[in-house]
Amino acid sequence: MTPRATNYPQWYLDVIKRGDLAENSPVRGCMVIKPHGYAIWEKMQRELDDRFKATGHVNAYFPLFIPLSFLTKEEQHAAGFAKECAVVTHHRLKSVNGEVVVDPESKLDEPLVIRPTSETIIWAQYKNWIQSYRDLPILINQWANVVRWELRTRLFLRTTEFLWQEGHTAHATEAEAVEETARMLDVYADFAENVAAVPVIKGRKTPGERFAGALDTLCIEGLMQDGKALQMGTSHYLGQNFAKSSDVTFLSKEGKREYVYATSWGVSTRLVGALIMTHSDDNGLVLPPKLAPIHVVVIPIFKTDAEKALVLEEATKVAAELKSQGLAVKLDDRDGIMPGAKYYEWEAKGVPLRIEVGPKDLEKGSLCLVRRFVLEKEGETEQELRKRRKTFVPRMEAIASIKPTLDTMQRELFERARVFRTKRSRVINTMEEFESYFAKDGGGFAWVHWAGNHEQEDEMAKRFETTIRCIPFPDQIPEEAKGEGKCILTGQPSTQRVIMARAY
RNA sequence: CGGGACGUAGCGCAGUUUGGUAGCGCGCUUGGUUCGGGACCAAGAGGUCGCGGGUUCAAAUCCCGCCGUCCCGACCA
Repeated sequence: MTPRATNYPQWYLDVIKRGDLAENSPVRGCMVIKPHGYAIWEKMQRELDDRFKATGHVNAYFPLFIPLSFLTKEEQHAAGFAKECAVVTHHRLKSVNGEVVVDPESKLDEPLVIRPTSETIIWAQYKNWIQSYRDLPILINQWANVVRWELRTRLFLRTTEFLWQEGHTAHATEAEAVEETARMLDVYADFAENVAAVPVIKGRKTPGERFAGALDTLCIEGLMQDGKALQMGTSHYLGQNFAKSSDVTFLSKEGKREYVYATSWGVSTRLVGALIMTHSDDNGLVLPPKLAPIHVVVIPIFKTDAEKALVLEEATKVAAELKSQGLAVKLDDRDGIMPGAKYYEWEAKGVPLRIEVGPKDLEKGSLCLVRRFVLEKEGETEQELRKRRKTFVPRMEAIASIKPTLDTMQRELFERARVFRTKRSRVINTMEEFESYFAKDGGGFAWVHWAGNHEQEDEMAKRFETTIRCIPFPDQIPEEAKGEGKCILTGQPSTQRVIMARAY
């Protein structure tokens, strides 16, 4: 596996390959999510879905195809996606000289756009569902695939087709919709930090980075190990834009006809990429226990047939006892594979804990516990680190320690990522410092004062490949970055700092 | 769509300059010996050399055309 320090993008691809998460498909830009990768997504879905339900949402499903005319209704929205839409124009194939071709006779009267997001088709239905304030709010989420015809793709981070969830809500008042937008951002932040163990900054996008058709876009931003930012979730306050373009009105308590207020919010399989780039190391995938499809792998070790029988019996018992604690356990009893090979394989797949059961453990009534990672110490060698991951523990104690150990690992991953982010964040006041931060020091989150406009944002992007990731919420700003100042580019007075970074 | 590279076994590649009957590593199958950090030995299976045409006694190799993929520039969850 390519080390991170040698070639970060290649390392990322190696982690995915060795972790058996996904691979490229015959269709350019699309990916096949393999069982282990999909299992991680399923864990994410479960965690998120529970949170959506807990905040009063229900799931529904809207179609993949959107009539072309729907997309032209909301002008800004349409313009935002126009350049990346796949369009279905025919509905039949035929065989010509043994070759299958599109039947030109089957041309559709109206082309169908494959959803890049579902606002338009959902609001066309909401129009029929909403007449009175009594019909509000509508709090619907859908789990779906969407297609955005990207030119440059990367597994999980940006693929032509991706899986996501999109929430679409309708409210009687602006205040309620604004509140919903913030609530769902909090749900995402809670998931990111407490489940995925990825620390995030909550903030607001600048008008230039805003979702097409939104009045306000909120986001959570994470910092990856290469110093690049990753947008991990967005929540949009759509105002009455979609209600107006789809003509969705309701009669208020006072008998007044009013346009509905809307929100939409989403996270995607990109989160798997965030997970990889936040926690993984040069041995492969590292997973927070809460998202690990397998918590513990049990590996039997033996020489003779007699030993094999005894060791397997014990290994099976250990696995069963852990399963009864509600843990996901894999007993790797494959023949003909060296134990060492199994270690590498399960480490590359990110399994948090390994239990080795051998003849010596039977003798001593112990188990060998190996953690996928331990927090690094200053100046430690690879050998020392590996040794520290491994402990021999009396059997009963070992079984009882698994759950607490997983909890510890979950906390440590978050803490490690937070320390990394702090180290790679800097409060910056001058262009000189800004330039050297990104040119020499690898970059990260740059906290800078900003009072520029859209064009000036582009100028920064051209010069440094950096963008404003977000305008952080006041409670997200560290002490040293608080206060007023002057815009780093224009020198104009500025009331607060923004986060600039290179981004995925 | 412009600039660059490549297409040979499931994967990674050599062979192409100088035409001569298809090769290596990994993986896979079988048997044996192994097994506390990536095993070894032996025997096997596996190919329209991207596609089409041409030159030639003979083409993976030379010529022409096409197709496809990857990397770099204009988009973005």
